[in-house]
Amino acid sequence: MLSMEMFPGLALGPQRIGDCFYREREAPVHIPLFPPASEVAAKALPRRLLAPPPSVPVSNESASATQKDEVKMELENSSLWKQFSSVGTEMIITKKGRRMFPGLKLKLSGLNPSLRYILLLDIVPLDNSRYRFQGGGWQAVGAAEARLPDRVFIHPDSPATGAHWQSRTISFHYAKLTNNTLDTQGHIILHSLHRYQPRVHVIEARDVLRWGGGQHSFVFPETQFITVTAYQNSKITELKINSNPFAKGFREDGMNSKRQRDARQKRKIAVLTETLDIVNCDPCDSTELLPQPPASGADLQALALASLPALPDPSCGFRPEETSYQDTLVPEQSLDLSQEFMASQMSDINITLANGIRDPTGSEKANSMTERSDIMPEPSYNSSFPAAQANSSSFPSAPLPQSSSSFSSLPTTDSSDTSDHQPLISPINYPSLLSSSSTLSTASNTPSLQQTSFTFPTPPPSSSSSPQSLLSSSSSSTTSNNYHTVPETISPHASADASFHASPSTCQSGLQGQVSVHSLLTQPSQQLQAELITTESNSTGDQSSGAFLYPNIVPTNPSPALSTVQPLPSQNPPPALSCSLPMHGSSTYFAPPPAPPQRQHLPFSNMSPSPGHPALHLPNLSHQAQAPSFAAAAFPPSSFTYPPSTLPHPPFQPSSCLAVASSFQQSVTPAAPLPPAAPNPSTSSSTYPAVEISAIPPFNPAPPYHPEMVRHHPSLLPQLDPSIHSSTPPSALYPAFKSYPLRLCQDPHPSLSVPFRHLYRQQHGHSLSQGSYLDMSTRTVF
DNA sequence: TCAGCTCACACTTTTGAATAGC
DNA sequence: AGCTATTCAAAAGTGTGAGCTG
Repeated sequence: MLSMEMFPGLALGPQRIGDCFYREREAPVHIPLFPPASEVAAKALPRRLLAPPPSVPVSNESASATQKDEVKMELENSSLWKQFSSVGTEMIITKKGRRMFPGLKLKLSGLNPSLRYILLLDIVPLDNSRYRFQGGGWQAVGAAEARLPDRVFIHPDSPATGAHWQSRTISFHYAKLTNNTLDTQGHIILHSLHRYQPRVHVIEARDVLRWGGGQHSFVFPETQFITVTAYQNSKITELKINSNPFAKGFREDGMNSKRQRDARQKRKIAVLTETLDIVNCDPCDSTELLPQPPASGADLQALALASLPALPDPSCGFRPEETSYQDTLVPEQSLDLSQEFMASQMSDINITLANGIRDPTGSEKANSMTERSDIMPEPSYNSSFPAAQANSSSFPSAPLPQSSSSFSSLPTTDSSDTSDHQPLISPINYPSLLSSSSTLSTASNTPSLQQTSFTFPTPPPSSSSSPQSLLSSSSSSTTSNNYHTVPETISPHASADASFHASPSTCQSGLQGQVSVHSLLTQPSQQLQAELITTESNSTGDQSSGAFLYPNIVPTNPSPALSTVQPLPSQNPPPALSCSLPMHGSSTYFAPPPAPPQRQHLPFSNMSPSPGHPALHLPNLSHQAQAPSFAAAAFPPSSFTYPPSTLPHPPFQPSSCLAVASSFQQSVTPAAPLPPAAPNPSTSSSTYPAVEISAIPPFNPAPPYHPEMVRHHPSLLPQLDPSIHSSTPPSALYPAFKSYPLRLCQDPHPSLSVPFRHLYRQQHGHSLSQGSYLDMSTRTVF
């Protein structure tokens, strides 16, 4: 949940609305970021930001509002999530970043096909507790650690048209979790042994400049998890191995199964033993003990070679690799000479002899497992969260509506108290996750968003199954040209660098280090816009699981960041560190994460190094000239610090989750009437229009989990993370980080000229592949 | 002493380039 | 010459277990 102060840009006045609106034919206008007066103007931002976004009644408001209200999101792999949730989902976090598994696979509907949207993922703490796996279950053992700056993962395809988002499954599997508080790769930073709840936010690109309307947040209770550095619950491990294709090797029939590993270990020991014997004795003597297995497996050779400094002369007949097959050779092995062990040995040998040819049976099983990875058998899953709670093995689940797999809207109300709670036992209320634009003023209430960075994961080539890159999304033929990285846009932050780095191919200018966030907000270039809008035909249409829609949830973190970036009308070159989010459609300054070369035709235009000004820049090229005053207000001084938005985490209370339809504020879009919302493709009962309100059944462990439709009522919105709230958070909870509005990831070496920063980053291992991100926190990420 | 974290390891899938064939 | 399919190697994603740290 982002506080308003963090997203100054979002609070843009109505006058700006028109500018933000997408205009196909409008010529691109590049306005330098960070006009001289930007700092002065920025000083004025905080107040504006704090103020609720102006509700702008617009002529077409009703129409668009209706459209937005119908935005629906489904969690396609909810069955898999529920399986994990029933046990107590654990997510590994590592220093280098670990993907989430299961991943969030979503299906969106109800979007306006011609409008551009940004999809964000953030992960917020569910409570203020730290957990420990004891007695087969998760128990709160203490207070949570100081809250980390929130980072938001921006879907690589963002911004993309509604048609694009609705035509395929949206996957956030590129998002990575890390426990490295100094992470520079843009990964989402989490604390180990804490409970978190992922949230997905859908934001109209134009709304970035005018935050407060058209945002929808979705929370799927079954996706909550506890972060760990090593799996605690063996059931989770088993589920992961059976579900994740990458862990196939650890399955029973896999080459990395415990059986196989034991076998390898034994072989290794045998080899070492033999080696020692050889070294200490006559090598040829050892051959007497060794049977002569016909062929040596490559793996055995590798083992032998690795373990042995020098192999004995083959002439003597000694074959280290062969020794592995002789269990009897090693005294310890005798203990493991069970049939199982022998079987494993034999399988290992067979595999080796086959030269990599897999057992057909095994392959089929593996394949089947792989295929099942995304679709876990529903039958197995019974009790969703309630069961989990009841189940000692699972961590206390936040109050999940049994029937519904959906989200809760963000709470606009302040949670008064951060009282300690025992998450394990106490039922949790799901605060309303969404806040309408009107609620933005109270954004401070949403602690989770206070400090948010935007992460641009490495965009994989989009595919039907996976989100496609923006470029590709717009149209197959014109994908490459649709978006341009703006030279001015630079991610100040080193981490941002990685994320926003345009890969060499993408950034012809060579300003890889510079990230353009504005692309998210930008509209396609005039030339390409038509194409972008028109194409998006592919629809993958599986809608497997019912998702709970919490429309109008205001992504707290994301919005601020976006808002913070605002175009400045000045001609001066933008500071090297700032990220601009050009609003102009002509050239989207979207810096896609590393994309296939063919797609990466994103020239940085007008790159000019300038004193880094750590701020996001979302220049609306067309708009900047029009609303200079606006821009001025948009750029707060980099030094500007927002009051800590972190709030004490109120204890979760058992409650029914109620979804509140946030008041949708339609931004004024005089320039172009919005096309009617595309018919909602999804007919699944699980999806629900945002507007309607329904009470979420209280969390009840007993009944089986059934996704149900949840509707939002503002008054009923539970706060997902009550602990994070408006009032001043306990200093102990979040002392460390202040929220800075526009600051992006701190560039490690701001002194370096923009063109050379990428070199520095590369030298320091900031891989572009990891994607770029924006760090809204004040901290230096590097 | 121990819980938690880091790292290397082996295995797997994914991805992109190179090559062959049409 | 252009397109598609196949092959190969490299990169990246997994859980495991040993070792380290506080």
